[in-house]
Amino acid sequence: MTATAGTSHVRARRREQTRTEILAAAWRLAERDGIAGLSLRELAREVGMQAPSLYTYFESKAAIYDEMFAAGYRELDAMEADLEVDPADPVGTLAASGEAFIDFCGASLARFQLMFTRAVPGWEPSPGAYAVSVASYQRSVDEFARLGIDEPRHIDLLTALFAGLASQQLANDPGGDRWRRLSREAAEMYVTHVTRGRRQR
Amino acid sequence: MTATAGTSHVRARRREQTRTEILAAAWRLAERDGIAGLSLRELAREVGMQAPSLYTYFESKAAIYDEMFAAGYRELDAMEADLEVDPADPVGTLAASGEAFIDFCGASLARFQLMFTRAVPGWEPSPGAYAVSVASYQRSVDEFARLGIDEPRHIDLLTALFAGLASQQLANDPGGDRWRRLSREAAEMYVTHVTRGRRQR
DNA sequence: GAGGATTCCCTAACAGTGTTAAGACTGGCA
DNA sequence: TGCCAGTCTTAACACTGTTAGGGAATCCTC
Repeated sequence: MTATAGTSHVRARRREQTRTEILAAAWRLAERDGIAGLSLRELAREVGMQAPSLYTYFESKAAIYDEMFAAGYRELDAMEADLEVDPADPVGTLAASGEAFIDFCGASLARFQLMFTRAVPGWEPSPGAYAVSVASYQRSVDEFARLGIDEPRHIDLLTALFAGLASQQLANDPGGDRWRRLSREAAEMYVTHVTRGRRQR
Repeated sequence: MTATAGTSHVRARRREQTRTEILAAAWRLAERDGIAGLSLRELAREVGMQAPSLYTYFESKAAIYDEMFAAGYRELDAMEADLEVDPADPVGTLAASGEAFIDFCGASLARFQLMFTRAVPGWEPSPGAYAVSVASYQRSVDEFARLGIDEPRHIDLLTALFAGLASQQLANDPGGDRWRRLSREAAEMYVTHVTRGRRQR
């Protein structure tokens, strides 16, 4: 029981498969009804079972949200890993990052709500899921450092700027680009500010 | 029935009084449990009645949220009316506005959630309540114009900046000032940007 | 003051929610 | 082959917003 490397590979595989199937259905429903509108009975129906059966795969509804939350940050991380960072062109790099971030948010309202807004009453990420988001944040900080942005208050200012653009875009012009198109201008403004009074090498 | 100016002033007064009492209790509970955690049965208990009785005063739970939403924007408007706008000192004016806005948000998490985040699943402000928020926004735009900020995209950039600071502050450092203290710096950055290349009179 | 209408508030109930308990069935393993 | 862990079920609990219907108090009109 404690010694074997894992109980029954066949069983474990099947189990994992069902878990991912449930999560896929959860994303689909969350996209349709909003992240907080997710219903376990409907989710169960979607995968052909009764609501209590979901509890063999997830400890609770919160655990499902946890898994989705962590997956969201893994996707964000993967997206950012594809971005090119050019230390010689901080404005262009930040502008592209901003647009990519806003696109990422706009691609899935449910994911945005789960990751960045407190749209699920009574739920907050577990320590494990939260750690994934912290790691993703740390990765961003490291990339900002490559652009010469390393002062904590400058990083906070940048996250506020991008968070503001994204949240305004999602809340007030979903699907449009009223704030997205300000990314470049915002990047210029920001870079001019943080490099102010700094001697070029 | 149709002709009289209003059925019984006494009745109307009492009714209005009970309504405000219910709303006060609603704010209290929303502050404690989060805006989405508001329960009608608990709200009714708080004012000494049964849940269905609330429906004599409000058409639905959504109507209660509507009333609270509009009240929030009226308070925001009143707060902004007290701010001094100095066209000669746009940085100082904007920095003070930003701090005041963040303080306003921080003073009531429930109010912040209701006004600026989609924290209540399935609810959105009615046209009437929404109109109050638009009027408040318009007032801000008018005051920005007095500072020489009139280009729509500059206004959008400013709202994003302040919204970002406030949301980061509330989400990641509630009760602290990690982002609040960046208000002045953000204002300088912003004003420098929008007045860039502009001849002083 | 009496009659009538309106307002207020109640209980009972409905359909929905997440979750737990208890039991039946079954497929993989010794 | 026998067993048992794993899977899935139904029934139920406490909660949610909301509606229906009825009783009682209150105010307005005559």
